[in-house]
Amino acid sequence: MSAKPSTSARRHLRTKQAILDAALALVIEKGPDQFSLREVARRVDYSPAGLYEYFRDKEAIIAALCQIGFKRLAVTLNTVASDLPQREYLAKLGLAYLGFAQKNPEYYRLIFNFIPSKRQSLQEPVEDADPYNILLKAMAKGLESGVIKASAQDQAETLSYNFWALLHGIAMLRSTVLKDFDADFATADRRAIEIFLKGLS
Amino acid sequence: MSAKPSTSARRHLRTKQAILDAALALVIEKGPDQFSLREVARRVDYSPAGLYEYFRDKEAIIAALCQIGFKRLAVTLNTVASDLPQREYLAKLGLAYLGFAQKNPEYYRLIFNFIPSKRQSLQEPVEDADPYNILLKAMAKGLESGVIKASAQDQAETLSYNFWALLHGIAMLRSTVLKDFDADFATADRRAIEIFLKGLS
DNA sequence: TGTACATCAGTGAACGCGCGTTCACTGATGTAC
DNA sequence: TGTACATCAGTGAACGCGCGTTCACTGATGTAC
Repeated sequence: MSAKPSTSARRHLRTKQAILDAALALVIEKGPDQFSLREVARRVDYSPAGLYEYFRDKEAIIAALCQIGFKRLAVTLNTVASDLPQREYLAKLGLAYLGFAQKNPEYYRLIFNFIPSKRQSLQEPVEDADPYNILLKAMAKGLESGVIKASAQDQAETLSYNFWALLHGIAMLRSTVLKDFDADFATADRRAIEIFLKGLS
Repeated sequence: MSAKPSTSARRHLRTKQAILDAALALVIEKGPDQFSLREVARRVDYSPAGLYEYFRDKEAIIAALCQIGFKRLAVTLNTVASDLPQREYLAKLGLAYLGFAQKNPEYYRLIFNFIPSKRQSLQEPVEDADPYNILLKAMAKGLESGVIKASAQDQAETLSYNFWALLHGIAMLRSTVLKDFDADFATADRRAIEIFLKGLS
């Protein structure tokens, strides 16, 4: 019974979490388009109006989910040991990225298919928590150390953007066009990363 | 005044086209999610019920648009001279693909973001008209002739799937996450293709 | 050329639906003495 | 411990909205004689 979080505050938090859980499940099921506040309410056995105790509006729920997804992806990428040989590190980052996208396809789509980047140009700094930043730093380190050999005017941004595009393309194809396609994607994906990194040396 | 298409048949066709035009404009404006039959009707100055003379239902309009988009992309890719040196041909195919996606972003999303592939496994044949087939054939030719050098067990499918993923990733990033991002994408895209093809030799 | 009739493009009103949000409320929980 | 009161989580009903689709209809166009 330590005083800090009052029982009511804990209850509040727990309910909020339940709403988020249900919302996530709904997003996973129906996709973010068909997401409906009323359906979330139904699933947590609240009246639709009840949710307004916890979120300002429908948008706020979506935004909260996005934030969580972003964070989870960042955690996933940070799990990869960054002291590996740099090419291997990049390769593992790529695989970890794809693994996340595959395990959380609708999370992935939520994050990247509906929310435009806050950053609007190369001049603006990358947010620290942005998963892209992890790719970027890895690529920059590779470039500096010469492990990644590229043409003179290449910048880390160009290369990591391209790498990201490759990963994003794979992830999106898998979760949309090729959703029900049956093939050995794991092998193909490894090969894609391999090819790309080979092109960089 | 040749007899074949009666005036009424021509009228019918023209109206149908007007509906498709309006529908396309609407898709481009609002995205396929917010697409509404009633709004299309408003734009062609028909009552909502009127459209049912031309399309069975809302889905049929979307389907027609998809078909057109597919065809247009195929035409774009077929415009690339296929008798170029094979690596250059692949590179130009890639650029043409990206050009299409950039000029028709919502068309592109309509085609690839909402419609799962009919093909469900590698065993099933690729449809002839499928744009992917153009990539696949180009890649297969490159492999056969040895211009594309790959590891022993590589198949044309794996490689063209990977190439497609790269292109798709670029196209999607540009039309969603990086929609308002300001940078020299043309250069970066060329570089991406270059890197990938270099990784294949 | 004129008339009677059939065809058919297009309409207006209505259907039932699910949605996001507001608002006055209630009943339970927590607080003060 | 009991009582009076304030706070606050949660409700039910209602709002107005736009949607896809149906259906009986009308008025114009085309056809037959």
